[in-house]
Amino acid sequence: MTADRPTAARVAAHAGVSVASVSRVLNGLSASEEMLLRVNEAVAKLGYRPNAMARSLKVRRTQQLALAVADVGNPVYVEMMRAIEVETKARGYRLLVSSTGGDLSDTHALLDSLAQGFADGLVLSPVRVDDALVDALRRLDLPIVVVGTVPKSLAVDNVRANSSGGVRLALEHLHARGRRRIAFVNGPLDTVPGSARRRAFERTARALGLDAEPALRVEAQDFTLAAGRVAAEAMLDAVVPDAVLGGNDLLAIATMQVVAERGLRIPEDVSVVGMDDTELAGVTTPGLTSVDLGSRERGRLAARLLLDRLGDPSREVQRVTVQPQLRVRRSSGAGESDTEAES
Amino acid sequence: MTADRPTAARVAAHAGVSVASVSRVLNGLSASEEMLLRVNEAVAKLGYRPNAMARSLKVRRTQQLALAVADVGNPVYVEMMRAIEVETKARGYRLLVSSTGGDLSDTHALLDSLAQGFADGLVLSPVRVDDALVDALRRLDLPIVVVGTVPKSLAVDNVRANSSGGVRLALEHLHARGRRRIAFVNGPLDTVPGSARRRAFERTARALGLDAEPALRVEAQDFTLAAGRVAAEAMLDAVVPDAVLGGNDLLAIATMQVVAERGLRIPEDVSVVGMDDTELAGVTTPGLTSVDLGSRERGRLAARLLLDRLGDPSREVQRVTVQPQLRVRRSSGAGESDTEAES
DNA sequence: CTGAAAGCGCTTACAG
DNA sequence: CTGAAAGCGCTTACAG
Repeated sequence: MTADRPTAARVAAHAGVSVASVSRVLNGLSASEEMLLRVNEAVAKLGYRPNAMARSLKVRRTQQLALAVADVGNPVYVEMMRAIEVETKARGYRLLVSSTGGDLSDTHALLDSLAQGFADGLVLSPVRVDDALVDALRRLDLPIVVVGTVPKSLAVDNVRANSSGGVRLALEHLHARGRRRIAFVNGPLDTVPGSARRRAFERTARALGLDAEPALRVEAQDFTLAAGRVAAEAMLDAVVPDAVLGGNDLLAIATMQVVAERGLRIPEDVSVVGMDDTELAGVTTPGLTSVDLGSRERGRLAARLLLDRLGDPSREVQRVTVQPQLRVRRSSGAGESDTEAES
Repeated sequence: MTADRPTAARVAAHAGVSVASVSRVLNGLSASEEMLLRVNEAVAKLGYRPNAMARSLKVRRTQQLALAVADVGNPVYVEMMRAIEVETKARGYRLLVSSTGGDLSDTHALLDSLAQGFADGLVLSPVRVDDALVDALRRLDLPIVVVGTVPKSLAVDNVRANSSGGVRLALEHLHARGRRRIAFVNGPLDTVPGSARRRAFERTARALGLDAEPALRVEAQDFTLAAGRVAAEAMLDAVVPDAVLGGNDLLAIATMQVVAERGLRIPEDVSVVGMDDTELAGVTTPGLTSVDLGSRERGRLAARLLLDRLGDPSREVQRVTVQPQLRVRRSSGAGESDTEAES
């Protein structure tokens, strides 16, 4: 914590060349054999590393990208993060991860500080979106990829899941197994996924002729295990369904717990299906049938879109949608094979 | 993605003052009412935000901290991350999160790039430590806090868990419930926690007179669910214990799964205890008894130590140890109350 | 209290 | 191929 770091000037002095030449060698520009040798030797001897801030100031690139997700504790975001990190690291970017807690003010604070220019781009996966956020995104003079749903009027690269299709896959699966009294433990309706999944649920339930009793639809305060428990308890106090769809895996897993505690068997008495197909779905007992909404693939695509735009800022805005896949496990009555894909 | 950002010079011109004054107002230094008004108005009108890189270059602080953990997918690190984020955000720092995958080369790459000065400090929680890493840490001219165990010779602030004590708590608990044939599904022995927990297990097992059959000790390839399954299968192919201690919660949960699949009852036939007391321990069926090694507390303390050192670089090196607590749940035969603390 | 000037550590036209 | 010089956008002594 003492010795000040060597600068390009010191390396230059040591090698008996100009700082310009030091910079050129380090950036792989043309230089004579002699120059290469002298600079590299001085660099090695002094343990020189170029100052990232000085470089950023000059070249107007930070080599940093920001990633903002609602909840770093949710495995679905962990999987997305990993996929993004793989892509961006391979291209030499560092990743700043923010957990915005599903709170709009956190997201605004992040966007506000992004305006200070410490990152070259942003991948944002917001669960709540309001006009102020859309405005702030529009004002932000930075390449952005939104993972999720945004108003058409906002021209940003966009990767989305097809959660309506996912809900449909889940309900058709349960319907095919004879379930008609299907509950929905959803997340908050004021979130983008919460409201989309709710609409899809109602539409599909009607089409399939499922039981429409209002008590079968509950809304957890959050897409978390703890909130799921509370919502599932309330629902089961009022009604006994023959199947439950969780708004995500965490809600489904919390529901499984409550169902089991009440002495109901899964899947015999109550089938349970989740959404996101996180790693957790494979380790519950019984294994949780879940709709894979392609979080890794969405992460990978989001990173690609961002990197592409960084390379070509004028490129046309792209929107891609990842299609869902149902992973059937024992919680909805899979047979021998522990996991099989339907889709 | 077009309009270039306003600079302090532009704000100064707009307000009819010097750039020095703009800087002073923005940094809250003394200024006349008149000056405050004019600058703030210009700032607001132009939507000016100071350039973070330029500021960093000048003041030699980046307002960024790096956090490197072995596996962002492990809830124990998520909890630690959250605790660290709370502390550091409150002090105006951004957090760069790296997942080093338990791989030494990733950690070295990170340290190498940290030498470029893009962060003011580092919290590192390595699962593997070798001489080269210790050397690299010594060379790195940056405040560092290590969460985990480091050689005494390395003078860095240090927060550690007492995992030996944790293993002892777990084994004494199982012993008190009459278990003698206790298996250990541990993580890799070439990791710091793996080897420490192994030693503690052997020592305590001997002291308590537990069954010493070698087949009861297995080593998973990694501290993950997937690796835990493989290790647990191998162990149960060879021997049937009356209890299992997992090297962490993920290994314990994977083991619970395999145990259940083989038709053994938990806790009647086999009690299971994990380590870390992650959120997952509360949502398995049955709930998993686990040793809380204080991950949130360790994160909080690590952040504090780092912030303190940032404030006073010459402060003496500190080492703190967080004590473990046993959380008893149904997997080891808790009664009515779903969770009770022993310690 | 305020401004002019130097300088943080780089990169990059511009000459030679 | 190489060097001298300008400049990225700030902050901070230094004068006044």
